[in-house]
Amino acid sequence: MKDKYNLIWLRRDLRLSDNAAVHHALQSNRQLLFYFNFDTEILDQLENRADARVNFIHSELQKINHQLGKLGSSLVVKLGLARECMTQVLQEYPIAKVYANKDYELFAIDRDKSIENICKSQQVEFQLYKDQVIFEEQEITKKDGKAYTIYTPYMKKWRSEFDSTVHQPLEYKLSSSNTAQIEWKKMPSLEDIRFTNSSIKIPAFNLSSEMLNNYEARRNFPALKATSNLGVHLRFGTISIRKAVQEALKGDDQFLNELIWREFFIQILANFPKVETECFKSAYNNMEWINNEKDFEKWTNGKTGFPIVDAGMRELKATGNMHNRVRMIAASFLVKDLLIDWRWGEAYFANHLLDYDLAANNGNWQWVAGCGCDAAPYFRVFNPTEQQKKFDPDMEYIRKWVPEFGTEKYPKQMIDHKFARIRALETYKKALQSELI
DNA sequence: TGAAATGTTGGGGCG
DNA sequence: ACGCCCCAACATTTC
Repeated sequence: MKDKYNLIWLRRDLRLSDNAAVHHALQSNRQLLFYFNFDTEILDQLENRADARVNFIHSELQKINHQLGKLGSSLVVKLGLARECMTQVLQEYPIAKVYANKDYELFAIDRDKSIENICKSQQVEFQLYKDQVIFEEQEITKKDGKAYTIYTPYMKKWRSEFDSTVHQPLEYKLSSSNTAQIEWKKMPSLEDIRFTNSSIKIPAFNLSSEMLNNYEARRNFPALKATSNLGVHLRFGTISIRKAVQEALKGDDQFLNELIWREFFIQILANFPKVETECFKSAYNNMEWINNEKDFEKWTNGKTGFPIVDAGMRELKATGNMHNRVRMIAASFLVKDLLIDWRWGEAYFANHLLDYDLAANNGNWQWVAGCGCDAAPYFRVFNPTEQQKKFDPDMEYIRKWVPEFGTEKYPKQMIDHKFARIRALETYKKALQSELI
């Protein structure tokens, strides 16, 4: 059926090169038609109409559309529910098979199942491919076939299974002969999809040898520009994981470890989907959180009186990013000092982080709260003052985001850390004991 | 990818 | 010279 197209449904893999779905679709002799759905089921949940992530998706798609235009093709874009949009596309174009890259979130798995059913009902094939990870949730397991729930043995197995000759970037060439030759259409504007311009721009990633070779030594100091900004690009697929790992292998071990942490949490979410709403360790579901809304507001606004926490929260609001060391400190403060449910913090980060990814965000919040797999033990409480002394000794980061620190305008500490620490230990102990009864 | 509490050691001041 | 105390510095245990 040479007159039909292979449909490439782009989702969080916003690139034409080194894309598994494209690679597989090119194995047949059909031409490729590229499609993106602005899914209103997802977009309607976003609180901010000027969401920088939507801006980023939109501008990356525009780039893709122009690349396709040069090949005599065009990107097909639909706004609406995934099922309805796919139904329209199948009516408007002759499609033999839909190719997409697998997404491991429960929402996406359900969506993809229903789309598969729509396709099958119209005699259109539908297939998902591994693209987002080096190893999927069933590929790195213990000897008994069960999922790892501890990072270090998972990491060792991952490294022993990894083969740099196998897991290379995918090479192929798109041309006017293997892409659908259709009239080029301009993308709908941001306003067309009911969003507006954001002042926040997504920073480019940095995988320079300078960053990679000094990663372990410098990564914990928020005042240094020593991190990669890779997260957001992996989130939206503007770089492939294969390429990222290839580059990471040129640096110190720690940087690759971070990419392995990412896959660790992706496989945890895939193998234990309940973690999306519940504690991995069920004993912690008995925690008696205080959940004071005024306290939560002080935290989100960066007015806790603890400068390292406030700097991080203000950085997040202003840039959509927060240094990872500071994420841990701010998260620990919310959960342990204020005794606010980790899900509140998780949801807030989900709304504001450009690099928000369900698996990583959930995994790391549960790690800080002590309720996750291989988590920090509950009695490990960060002292925001000690952390500041260690990781921002010259207060360079703090002065940048909390310029009024040291003046009378800066709020007093909202809680006594020593008191809060003891209260947290008691509350956690109580939750863990109630499980035993 | 903690920090506080507690224990141990050893140097120096002092009677 | 000696014992005693203090306490900083470091080590270990505990949460």
